[in-house]
Amino acid sequence: MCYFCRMTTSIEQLLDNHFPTILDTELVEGIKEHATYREVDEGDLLMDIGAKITTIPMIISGSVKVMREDEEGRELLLYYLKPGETCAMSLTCCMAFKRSEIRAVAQEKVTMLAIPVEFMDEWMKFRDWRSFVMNTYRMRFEELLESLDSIAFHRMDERLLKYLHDKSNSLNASEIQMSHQEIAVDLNSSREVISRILKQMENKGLVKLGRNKILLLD
DNA sequence: ACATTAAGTGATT
DNA sequence: AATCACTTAATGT
Repeated sequence: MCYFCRMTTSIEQLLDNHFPTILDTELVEGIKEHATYREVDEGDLLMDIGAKITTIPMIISGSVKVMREDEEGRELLLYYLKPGETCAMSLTCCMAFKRSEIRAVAQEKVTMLAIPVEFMDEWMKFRDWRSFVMNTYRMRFEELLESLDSIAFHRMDERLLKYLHDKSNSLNASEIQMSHQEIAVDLNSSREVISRILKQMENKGLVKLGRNKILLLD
């Protein structure tokens, strides 16, 4: 079987399986022609702050941690990218011809389609592409409003619970292998606060705690 | 058995 | 909620 045939059929299948809203045949043809399939390992840096954005990812499998950095160089977790998603921050940056404002690291093995940025503008003529892009914006914006509420009202317990759900969701596992310290860094909090809230959650029967692991109960 | 690291606790701001 | 100082528990060598 020829390499080319295998690739084109598989890209169609990948779109079908993970991006079911992208149906327009002309658009699918465009993706088949210009997207490249990429695989990266856990811990690999996909994008760094200040780097020039050349492609936009469409995640097929695995998950990607997307972070921002503040003036003092502290990292701030923005969100996780999961299969069927694309990166809202990359989209905004490439539309404005800005360099990347985010850092993206694979938190497990990731497969994806990389779309060259020059098609972002061009493909806006496709209804399916427009709604795909707008939907990723809308979802991130709603998320942003939610976390704004949590922070404004000092709801660390809410933030932590959401963090654990997001994490388990993005890894497809109910057991999270992290220390309280690592979680505290992601939430810009302190280890003691995380430990205390986790203990409360354990007493309420929401989680089961172990050294370096948290089992999320339903 | 000992050192290291994670987690728990109380007091203070 | 964050930070400090200190204790206790788990784990690696």
